[in-house]
Amino acid sequence: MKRTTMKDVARRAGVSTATVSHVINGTRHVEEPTRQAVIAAMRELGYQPNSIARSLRSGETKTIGLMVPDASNLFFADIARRIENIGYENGYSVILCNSDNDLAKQQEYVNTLIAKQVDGVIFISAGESREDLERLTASGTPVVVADRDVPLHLADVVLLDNEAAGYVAAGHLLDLGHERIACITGPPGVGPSMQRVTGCQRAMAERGLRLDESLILPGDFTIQAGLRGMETLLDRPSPPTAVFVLNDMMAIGAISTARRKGCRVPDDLSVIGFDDIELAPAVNPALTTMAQPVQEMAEIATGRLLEKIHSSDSNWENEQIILSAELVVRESTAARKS
Amino acid sequence: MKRTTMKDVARRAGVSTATVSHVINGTRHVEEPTRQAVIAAMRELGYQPNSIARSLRSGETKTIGLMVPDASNLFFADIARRIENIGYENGYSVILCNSDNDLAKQQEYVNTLIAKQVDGVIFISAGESREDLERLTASGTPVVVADRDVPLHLADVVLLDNEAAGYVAAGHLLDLGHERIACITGPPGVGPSMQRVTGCQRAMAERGLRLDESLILPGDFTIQAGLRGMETLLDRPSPPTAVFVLNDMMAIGAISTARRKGCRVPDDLSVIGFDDIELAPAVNPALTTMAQPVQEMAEIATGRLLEKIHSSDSNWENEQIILSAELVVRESTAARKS
DNA sequence: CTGAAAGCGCTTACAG
DNA sequence: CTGAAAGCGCTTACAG
Repeated sequence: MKRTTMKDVARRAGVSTATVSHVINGTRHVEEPTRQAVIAAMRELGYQPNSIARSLRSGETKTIGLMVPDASNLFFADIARRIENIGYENGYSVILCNSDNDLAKQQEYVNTLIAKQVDGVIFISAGESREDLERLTASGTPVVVADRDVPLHLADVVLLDNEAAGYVAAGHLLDLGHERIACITGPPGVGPSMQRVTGCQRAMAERGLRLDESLILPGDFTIQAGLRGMETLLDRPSPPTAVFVLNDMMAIGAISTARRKGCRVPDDLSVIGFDDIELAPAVNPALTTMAQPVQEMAEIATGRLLEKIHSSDSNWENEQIILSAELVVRESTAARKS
Repeated sequence: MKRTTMKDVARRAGVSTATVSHVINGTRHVEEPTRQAVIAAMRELGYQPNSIARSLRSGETKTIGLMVPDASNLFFADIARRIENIGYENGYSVILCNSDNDLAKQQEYVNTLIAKQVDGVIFISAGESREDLERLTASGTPVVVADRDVPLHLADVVLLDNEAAGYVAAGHLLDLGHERIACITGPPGVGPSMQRVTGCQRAMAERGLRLDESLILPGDFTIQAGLRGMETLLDRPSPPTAVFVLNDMMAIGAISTARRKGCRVPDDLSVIGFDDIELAPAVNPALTTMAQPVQEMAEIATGRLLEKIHSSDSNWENEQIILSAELVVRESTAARKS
């Protein structure tokens, strides 16, 4: 079952492979009868072009790489889906690279992406390593960094203003009269997580309050971390009256253990999440959260990447694009009981 | 910034490209000093092999395609993540093809996968079309079909015994004393959805009950469908006392509108879901559901696929592997109030 | 133990 | 308007 090649088609149609190639790609005029003959030959032989060969010759693979830290995190799953969609509309396939928050895996994937000659990559970094991004850009691959900044001016960057978002989230809690506020954070060292906490601290400072260090619990953006974080918090001698959980999955986990321990949300404890995943409005209580503009982020990241891929070259100005999150008030936050 | 090629390395090390190739792949013995020279040259030049060229020559791309009907469905997102993982461990990248339940998109993706010469594909079909699977296998690509059967004996198939699972789910509801049971289903025509309903009908029939046709509401496995389905159900003159929702996302949606309409789950209404997504135990009430063996399904599907890829050839016996779901009782179901 | 050379299936200057 | 031929960067028989 040998695959039929362009040569077979050419022979069948009585033309050269050059002509076949040109009718496929529309790259030069071909007389109508000839064109028809070629098309007929392709159909008869069930010809499917081999894009590996094309890529080797043309230097483009019509494939982009997408590096995400954790594909089971709904936020990343969602962004992946949207990027896949936009890529598809523009004729690009995406290779899904889930680094699993593992720098070694990320590094191997970077090698794979370079070896596979992807036309570009959207890079959401697992850790603080700058090396992977450096290797990628050094190989000449266009990159746009998303969600988590990598402090190198080697690529376009699309980020959320996490500090401002943290400020707004905390402001909401403060407006409700809460003063003893806790945070369940993302993995240590991850920019967005730290910045959200910073924003929270600023909001508190403005009202003469301080974020108690002992109420900053390290998490990792998984449900389990939310479960455990809330467990720890409620075991404290003087638990908080509100908690800012840095993503929705952990928030749902946190609310679940609160309930298990007989602590009612929002009556006894307010919880605000982050991301506004699809399930946020459907859980009980419906989650108050900071909505990320996922679609916008996906569009901008993919759009910039495709532009960069197509921009013949080379004095491309890397830009930093900052998006805003929006407070969505639902049921999981309420005024502090006086 | 021209990429350095094997020729550059060969020149630098004073050997032939054949030798460079053999030290990279370990395909024949090379004297130690020569080997070291080659390795040094590669390092000095920052050489990264071009796997496009390798693929063209060797006929393998070390890439598999994964076709899923809806990447925003948590069940598929989860299975995708696990397949990516197993692929990675075995040296394969995965191209994520989200058909979005759109047969035209699925068809285009099949063409892309053939053109890109993927070594194999795991195929979860969007609709009832057999044509895509036929084209894929006709091109000589190893395929394993998962989750949704495609009635052709062209590929290994890994399925859940959905009929049995539906039977068990309904049995649980019946054991609790429910007799008026509703279903919120998946998209019309999707095998697993229909089979779960059939199982439910069998369980009811065994107890002399009948599944009221008007209580079978068509859904599509999205939260919104769950929201709407429950809305319709509760507006009925005589609503059911229990509902079998064919996936967890819809079940969460359904519970959400029940609550909004003042109907308490499980006191007034029992709800059982399907899948056992990660969030199922964390929502309120914690979801009773049928747990799918996702990891097992991913392992078997990927394992069979890799075997098939490596099996030199050609009298491969396609197998059908049937897995079982397991009832997980949590809080969303309870005995019917007498 | 190693090298020279063919060839994978395309695209694209170069001729005519 | 079309074809002959080079070449993309590898791997792998074939010689020696």
